[in-house]
Amino acid sequence: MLWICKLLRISPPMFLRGFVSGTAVSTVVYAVLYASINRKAIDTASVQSNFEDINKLEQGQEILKYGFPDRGPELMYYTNHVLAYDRAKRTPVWVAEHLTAETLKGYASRKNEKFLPDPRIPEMFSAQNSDYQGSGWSRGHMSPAGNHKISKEAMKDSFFLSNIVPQNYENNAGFWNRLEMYCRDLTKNFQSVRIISGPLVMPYEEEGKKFIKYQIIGNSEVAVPTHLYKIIVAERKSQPVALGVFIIPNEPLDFSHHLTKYQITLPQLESRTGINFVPKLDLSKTVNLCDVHSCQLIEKGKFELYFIGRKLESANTLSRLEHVWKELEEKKLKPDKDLIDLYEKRHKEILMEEKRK
DNA sequence: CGGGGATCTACC
DNA sequence: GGTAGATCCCCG
Repeated sequence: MLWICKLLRISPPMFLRGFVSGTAVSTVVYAVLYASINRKAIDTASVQSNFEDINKLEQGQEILKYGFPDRGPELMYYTNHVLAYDRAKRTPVWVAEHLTAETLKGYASRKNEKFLPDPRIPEMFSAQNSDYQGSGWSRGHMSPAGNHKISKEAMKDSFFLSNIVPQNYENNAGFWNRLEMYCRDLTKNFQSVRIISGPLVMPYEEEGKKFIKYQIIGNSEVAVPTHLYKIIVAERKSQPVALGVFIIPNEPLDFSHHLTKYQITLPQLESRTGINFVPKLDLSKTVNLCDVHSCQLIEKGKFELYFIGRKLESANTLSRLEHVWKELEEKKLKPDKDLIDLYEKRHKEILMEEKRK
């Protein structure tokens, strides 16, 4: 490998970086590397073609005398997720994570975290909190905070803006939130759930012509996606791998919309994004996730009961507690025993605290 | 669970 | 006098 590096006038780490960059140059480099390792095994024809490649390489080095155009690292690794970053859009390209019943356990809380610019991304390519503030768009996790309760480090990493895209408020708190809950719920039925999520800009048609248009927000001009995608790869013993791919509009979606409505094939998404998301997965050996699992998001009543419970837990005053409790009447929801117990428990706790004062 | 904003304080 | 961080409040 060293002689190749010498030829390229680069250091070995640089070589490896170029090697994974997926450019035409690296393909040529790979051919040369392959030849160097298997020198004795190759025939005359391939040797000649490799000499041609070397000539191209040398010419390429002269063309690129002042260095390879650098799009930054292909992959960025964090405590509990991996992503590819788009320096032009100031958002991730994709964010990958691996959920199991075990990794979803823990008590790290989002309430202790703040959104922060990712220190690993040069400032000129990074989003800032100020870009989002007052933009009309919320900061939407691609790998959600709720998947990072396992440790404070994992939770903190998920709040870097490298994991965030501008997302419609209602979508983020509603449909997308329910989709994330569904993904976590899958770990009850599958040993392993792998997810890749990211932003997408879909074309629209006008006067018979197709266009792609997206808003940019803040001084950093962060790209607002028209859609978000989610790829779900779920495994369980002795069964084919289950695959589900979805493209969700970045807009309010109420409970009348079903998840299956947004399902597409993996090649459709790969064609649009230019990314082979799971190149080692044999699609012919997979089954449709929605054929082997419900693909039903949590229903309205259960969903509202769930976050009323969360609000009861975080209520600090009796008036706040009563106010949250009244939501049940307004929304004609019937609390189960656990919720009633929670209410009474919080009621006692708040009374005790007020007595102390 | 998913996200906000207002206010106060410390500080330069 | 303006800003950063903490605290408490709020919403779907």
